[in-house]
Amino acid sequence: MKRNPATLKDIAEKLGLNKSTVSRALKDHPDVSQKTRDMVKRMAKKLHYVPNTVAASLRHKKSKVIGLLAPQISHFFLPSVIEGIEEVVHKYGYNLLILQSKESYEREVENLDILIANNVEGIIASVSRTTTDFTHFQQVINMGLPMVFYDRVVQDINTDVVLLDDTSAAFDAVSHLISKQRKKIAICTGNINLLISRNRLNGYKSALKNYGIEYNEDYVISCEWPEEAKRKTIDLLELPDPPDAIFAISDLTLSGVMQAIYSKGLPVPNDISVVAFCEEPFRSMYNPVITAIQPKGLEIGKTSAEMLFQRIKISPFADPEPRVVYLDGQLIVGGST
Amino acid sequence: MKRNPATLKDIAEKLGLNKSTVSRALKDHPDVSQKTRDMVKRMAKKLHYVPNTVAASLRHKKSKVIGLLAPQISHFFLPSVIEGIEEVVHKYGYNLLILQSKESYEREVENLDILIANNVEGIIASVSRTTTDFTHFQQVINMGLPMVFYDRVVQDINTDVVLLDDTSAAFDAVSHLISKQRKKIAICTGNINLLISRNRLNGYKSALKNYGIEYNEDYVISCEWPEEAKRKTIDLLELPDPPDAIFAISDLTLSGVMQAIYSKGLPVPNDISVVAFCEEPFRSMYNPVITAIQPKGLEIGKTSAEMLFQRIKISPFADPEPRVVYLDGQLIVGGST
DNA sequence: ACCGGTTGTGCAACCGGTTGTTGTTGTAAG
DNA sequence: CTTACAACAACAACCGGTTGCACAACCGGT
Repeated sequence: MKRNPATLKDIAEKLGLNKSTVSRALKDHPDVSQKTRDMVKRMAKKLHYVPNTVAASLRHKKSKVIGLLAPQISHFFLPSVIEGIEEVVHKYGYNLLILQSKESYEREVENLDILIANNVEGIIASVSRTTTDFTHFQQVINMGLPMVFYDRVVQDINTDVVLLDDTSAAFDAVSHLISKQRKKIAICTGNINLLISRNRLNGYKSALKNYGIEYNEDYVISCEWPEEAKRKTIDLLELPDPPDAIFAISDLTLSGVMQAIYSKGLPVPNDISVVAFCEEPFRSMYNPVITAIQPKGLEIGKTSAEMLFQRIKISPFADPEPRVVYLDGQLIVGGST
Repeated sequence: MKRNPATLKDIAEKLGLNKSTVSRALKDHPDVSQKTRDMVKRMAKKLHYVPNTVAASLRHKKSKVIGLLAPQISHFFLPSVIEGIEEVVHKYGYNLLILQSKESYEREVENLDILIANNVEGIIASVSRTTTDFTHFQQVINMGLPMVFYDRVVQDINTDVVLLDDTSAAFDAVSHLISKQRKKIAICTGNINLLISRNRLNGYKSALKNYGIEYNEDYVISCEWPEEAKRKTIDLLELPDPPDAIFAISDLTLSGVMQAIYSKGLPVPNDISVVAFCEEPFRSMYNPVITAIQPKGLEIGKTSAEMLFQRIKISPFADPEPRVVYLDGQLIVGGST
């Protein structure tokens, strides 16, 4: 019972018209008489005509598709970002093609080609953890394809970028701990290749410096996964002079840190305080609720998409100045400090 | 500096060949001599040729794209499903176009047309909460487009379906509580319009019955959001004869339940035990780690995709028997029981 | 009857890759 | 020295919608 969807030609033949007339009629082109338009539209509805965007896309090279290149659809951050992007993309009548690089440089390169091959009109990207060479991105930009980076960005690249102001958010988080009389503050950071990790670490350092607390390398651990964070946090807590506060720079590391604290049975925040970067629904799953910086995934998604559409809508000849947008990550105080 | 990507014609002209020859050379068609193939491939690499899948798609009506129609990209369940689907889709060399219906019937219908317009080769769908008329799905199936439903399924429709065996998983969860000497077991269920909620409630009831425990309506609350769950759970805990165990049927309700328990300061599992349907990374964010049924989002995603590809790969004339696959939601014991 | 201008529609090329068919070589068999 | 048939490459149509241009029909004005 395979039945192909109706095409312009089908409508044209039924009505004894040419497909070009049908095409124009359906988009209310003024060249076509009102009578013909009505006739065509009625027939189109009757045949349940769905215009083939693939064909249209081939012709005018506009696919109405935006590509999203993400490292991983993890549970914590990306869903918020996608939600934000999707909202804007839908508003503009576009669709979203999502590809994961799975933190692999090769897949990232491959995925960029896939997006190009699919005639996407713009790309929103976050860089894989293992990527150190960024020429593939630069090539795409040189092709004139609008591109916006979020979260994990490429330095010295000639396009828009949306970020959390990580350094100052981290500064605020650590300052908050200090205001609660904490002096022995540990940080659980991520893969130090990532700008995010470095920036958050820098915010941590400058907060310490600002309040005259000495930076202690023993209090710095770097972890990519909860298990690693748990293990290394336990090591921290077993130091002769253990920290009295921990700053976890992501939801994933936070999970490990809290498991470690739970396992040692330490009361929070009495024996140890905790702050983290953590999305809203997750803060309150811990006991006590975590004092956290909002990573603002939703806003990052929305902003990236809006900036991308600004680039798409303007003439391809105009090459707007690359913009860097910093969003403020607000600190929300919970019971953990 | 707008530069369009190289096409077959570009390569052909540079080499004094015809584009058809170039096309065949690139796919190692035996009609083309080895020498020509090498020459073409070298030139293709040099020009960074990326085949335009849109054009190919138009020709042979294979877009290498699968459509995913989901109600909402929430944090808890869908990311796992997407991850699973993506893995399989990538394995087959396909891509994923994701659309959200946002629980709206109109958007669901619209999204189906978008998927068709994009020549998707198959659709994986979960039905919106507000959809009561399913003819749009049936139309798509009649067009011969392979389709698989997961999680929220359409009854009496002529295609494959992937589900968790909710009833028996809920039965197991409650039986586990009973085996831990719990007799006053409350349930925090979801929107009772959803089959899922009803099935999990039924599993709960039959477990009680099976062990001769009387069903008590005071112990049944129905909640859609964490706040609601928290409020109603507090009411439960303040009953003259409060429950000694709670069964939360989703991550969202679990979050509210735990907040309530935390706020009352009740020791878990001593005063109150907790089981829930909860994805892996979230169980261990609670203290103690929650005993939970795995909703198996990843497996549901993988299975749906695999079943879809089975339908895609077989001849379109063969119309395989619709299959219903139930996945077992395994109970993983944590410290909460 | 003749002209300039509008209106509505048809024709054909095009986007870029695919594919059935045809055409041109070269080589070996008869 | 034909004839036969590979082997290889060119040609052209096609997918379905879009779009510049041609063209026919019709209008009122001279």
